[in-house]
Amino acid sequence: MAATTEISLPARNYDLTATMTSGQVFAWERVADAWVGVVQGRGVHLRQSAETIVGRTAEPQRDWSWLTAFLQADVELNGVLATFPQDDPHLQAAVAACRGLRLLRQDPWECLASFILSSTKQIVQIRQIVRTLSERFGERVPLPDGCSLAFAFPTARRVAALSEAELRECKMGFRAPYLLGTARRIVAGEFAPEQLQQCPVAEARTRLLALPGVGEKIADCVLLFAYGFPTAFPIDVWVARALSTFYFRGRTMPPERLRQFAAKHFGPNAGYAQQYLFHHIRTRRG
DNA sequence: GACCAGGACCATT
DNA sequence: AATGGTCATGGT
Repeated sequence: MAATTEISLPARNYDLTATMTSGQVFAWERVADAWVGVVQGRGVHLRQSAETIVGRTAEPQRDWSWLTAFLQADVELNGVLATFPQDDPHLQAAVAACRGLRLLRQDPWECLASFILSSTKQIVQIRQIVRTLSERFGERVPLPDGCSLAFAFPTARRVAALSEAELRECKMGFRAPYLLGTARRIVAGEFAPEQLQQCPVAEARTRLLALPGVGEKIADCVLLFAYGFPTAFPIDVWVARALSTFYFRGRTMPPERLRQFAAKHFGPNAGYAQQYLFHHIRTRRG
């Protein structure tokens, strides 16, 4: 197959905009009717038409499997939805409202770093921090014609070489020493992000929890969004409220209680269910 | 101007 | 084990 700068991926039952705005990625920008971002060092322009997503790059690509993997375009969504509890009206309402919402498969370091920066921040602010960090310390990446340059998320090595003050100037506040500490552990070889893919989910979780700035919520985000462990179920303030409201008559429950409930109730793709609930309660008006 | 945000961590009970 | 305070910063 010849190398090309454009590919059309089959994407039935796929809502790219919902996916990009559902709080799992923070570095993608809306440009006209498209989305622009960086995947494994390649600047990509994505535009959705009826049942395909058209990807364009600056450099010709012989192998586009990196984009298929990132978008999880070969996941048969109906198969995932079929594993949800069908007698749960709250979850089914979220699915109905967010048709085509997907989980992406992100780079582990970028995902880990982004969520270390996410604690008690609104999504718009997380996006701002990630953008500033990338513009100041990330590599410049070419985009296809008509688009300006993009910036990759800075590598762990680059971040590890910075000072806490330089990080704080990106407005990340008290999260700066957490990000710096995690980056330096990676560079020191004390934590290998690419190694967790082979671990059982419980062990991967334990290793993530040992990092500075990583608690249960952030660990679960990385397990789900970067490693694709389908039962990982991040519980933030929104999801905690939704679970308490929907399944505990509005009584606020301790996080561990909610974790147990989610593991039992939502099935083998609980992570997807979580993403539908999260996106639905955040986007419904009123 | 309060109140809150895809929390984690540490010191007290 | 379970609370409570603290940590920056900016949106609503």
